[in-house]
Amino acid sequence: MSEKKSFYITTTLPYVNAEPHIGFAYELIVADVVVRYRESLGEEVFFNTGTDEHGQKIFNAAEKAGENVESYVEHYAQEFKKLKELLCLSDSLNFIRTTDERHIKAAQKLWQRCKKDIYEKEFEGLYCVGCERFLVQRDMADDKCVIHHTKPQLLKEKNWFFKFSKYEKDLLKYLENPDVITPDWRRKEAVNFVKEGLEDFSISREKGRLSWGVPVPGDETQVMYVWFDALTSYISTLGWPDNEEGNFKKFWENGYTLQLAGKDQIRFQSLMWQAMLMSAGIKKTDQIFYHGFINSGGQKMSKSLGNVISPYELEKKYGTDATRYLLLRHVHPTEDTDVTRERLDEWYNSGLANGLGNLVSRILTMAEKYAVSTVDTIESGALLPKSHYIDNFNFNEYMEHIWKLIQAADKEIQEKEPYKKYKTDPHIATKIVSELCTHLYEIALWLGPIMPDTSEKIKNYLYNPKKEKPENLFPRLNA
RNA sequence: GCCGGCGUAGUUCAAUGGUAGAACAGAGGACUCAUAAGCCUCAAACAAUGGUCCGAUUCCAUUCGCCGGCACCA
Repeated sequence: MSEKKSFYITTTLPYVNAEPHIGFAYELIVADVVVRYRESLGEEVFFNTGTDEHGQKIFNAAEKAGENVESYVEHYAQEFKKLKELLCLSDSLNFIRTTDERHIKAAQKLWQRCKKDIYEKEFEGLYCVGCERFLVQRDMADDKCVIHHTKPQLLKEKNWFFKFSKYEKDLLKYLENPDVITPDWRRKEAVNFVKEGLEDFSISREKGRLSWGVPVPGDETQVMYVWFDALTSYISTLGWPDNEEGNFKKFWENGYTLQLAGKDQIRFQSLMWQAMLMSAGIKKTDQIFYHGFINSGGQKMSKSLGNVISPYELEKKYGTDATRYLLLRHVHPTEDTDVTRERLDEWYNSGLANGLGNLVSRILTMAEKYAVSTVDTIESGALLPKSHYIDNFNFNEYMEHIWKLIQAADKEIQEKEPYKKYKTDPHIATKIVSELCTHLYEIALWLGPIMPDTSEKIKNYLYNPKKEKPENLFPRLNA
């Protein structure tokens, strides 16, 4: 009995208080490449993303927008769902919202499963009346709220706390396995966090102060703090706990689980979430990959600086596959990368217009003119892509490999000169172009996970018996 | 302050204890199937100092410079 390997992958769930960020688009694209690659190897894949919709910030953002919170989060959830089309994500994508009924039930169930590690304690914090919330250090300057310039008051309230400190040893043990965090130096960072000591953290808020959250089971006065709620989504999307025998068992317990997250997420994903899983007696995550950030002009993207580059803008200017190309080829998987519009244009022209697009154009033009029959030669010659690059998140190198194939094909045309030979010996010219078509097919196969649409287009052209020359795949941008 | 990372051609990155690779940008050349694209050639770099070593860009130390994280921030 041969059973398919099952593979689970999830992004983090973005908070819906702003438009989708290019960094999140990158995370989705990375996930999608892994998904398409794994599927091409015949594995069964569960691909998850979603939206995190509870919490004070969202409640405030809705108020500010003059909307009720339900319709506000609904609007944003749809915005994020649109990314699927925008970025050409695999059809198999699952989408979980933390306001989904099944998720709310799961969060409450997980709470109960962790009950032995949850206790009541006085929470003391600096509360800003203007913000209607407790402030953290970064919200303050000179002991005053940075927004309202007023002194916050010291307030106490009863909260539920999670015994995070209890799991220091278990977490260190978990972190001994080099596979659990990629890249490895982030794992060392996580180990250091634990060694510095963990404090129990509050996992609930008083309802009177914040009502927009999942009710704490057995305590009418409290709602869950967003973290506890949101992290549960990674398993609620699998039908846990109602359907423990189904997808949860197949993908989480018996499959390989991979989470993707930004580099600022270590504490939450690799420590808090893992401690929660330990407490609940659920299998821990097999691997978490932390990517870097995308900056612009040497600085973080921010509206006030006016250097924000949005996924919408990229798609509109370059198209979906080109957007995927630009991010995967040029964004460093684990380090921060600086991106500017000028650089994007350069990358587009050199890689896609001059490189891939031009190659497709010149080969297919000859195939059309010389009436080359390609269909029969394609299958035999092309090699199926199998590469450790994607397993190791080395997308740049995977791309380098493809572009070397492109260059080799360009070189071959130059050296064998089929366009010249056609005038004297059409038979040989036809044979050369036929070989080139095979190379092109191979390139299309490699492009499959990266640029699915382009890959299909090229294959279709090659199979097109009429050999009609297609339109330019990537028209050159002129400055 | 603590922890971590980084400093390689104009730019973005790579590798390596023993001639430092590439891509983009730049200069020149021959061609024409192609999106004035492609091909060939050229020019261009190991932050500084000290140490270990037969030999260091690579290991160690120091200095200078840059960046990130340091918890309830999604």
